[in-house]
Amino acid sequence: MAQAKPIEFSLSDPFSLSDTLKSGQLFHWEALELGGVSGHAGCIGNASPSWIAQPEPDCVLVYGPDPERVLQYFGVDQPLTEIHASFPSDAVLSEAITYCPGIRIARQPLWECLATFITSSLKQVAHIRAISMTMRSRFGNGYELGGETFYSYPEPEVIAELGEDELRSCALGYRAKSMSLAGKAISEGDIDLDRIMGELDDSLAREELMRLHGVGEKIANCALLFGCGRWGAFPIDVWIERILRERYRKRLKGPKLQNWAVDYFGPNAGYAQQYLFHFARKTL
DNA sequence: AGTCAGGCAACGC
DNA sequence: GCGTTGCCTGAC
Repeated sequence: MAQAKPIEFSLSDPFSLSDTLKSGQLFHWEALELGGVSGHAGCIGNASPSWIAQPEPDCVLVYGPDPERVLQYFGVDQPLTEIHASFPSDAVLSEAITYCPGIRIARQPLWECLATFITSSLKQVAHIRAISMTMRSRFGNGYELGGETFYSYPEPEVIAELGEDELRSCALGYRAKSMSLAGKAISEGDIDLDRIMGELDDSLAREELMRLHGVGEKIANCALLFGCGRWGAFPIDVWIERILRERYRKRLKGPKLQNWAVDYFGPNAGYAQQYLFHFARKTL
């Protein structure tokens, strides 16, 4: 392989690679030093590995088969000022943004995003990560970079061919059934991810995703937000529920809380959710 | 040893 | 519709 030559980009808006990596949306990026610079490497879809580093707050270094895609993946190109301007003015959200102003919503390939969140139910971040790495190294494609091997997420066709037992052996537990059915439904064309991505509005796309076994409102919203760039999608997990209860004094539950949040936080509710989520996890 | 964790489906009402 | 319960697994 030719010597890796990272490309440098300078930034104007706040961006934090480390906060974005730690914000519960990405689970497979690994620390890797390249050309003497500490960064993180991982596969985006089936392509050979990408690498990104942020040696200074206003500068990122990127290496990979498609450097522009890496910037897009990490949301470096997003119009942050505009997004923030769409938020309601409130003290809690302001505090959360001040706490972690550089978090971005990634643009992951939909399938690996959806599959990863199917494995996430009743799991902590460390374990979601462990499952993702096991799935990748056992069933994905391996590529060398900087002396290490990095793996793509296995395609639906590959998952569909695996037995449920084989999936269980990746510590998926009862989620193995959901994973297997999702692989089958998508590879057989019963669920069309391209259509969900490009043709259906948020509400129809959510319904379509929820036809999958093991995909409820929360996981569907994660797939929409992190895999389809639908920033209006507002996943409610225990942390968001906690901060809405404790800091916003909302005692609503389920669909009522969901409706309140989408209505209150507006067209980029999901983006606001990401700040609140990180803030809640670190401070509550 | 028991509890708990970043949900969901199936069932009862 | 709303509330309850079982579910794999690993960390504490």
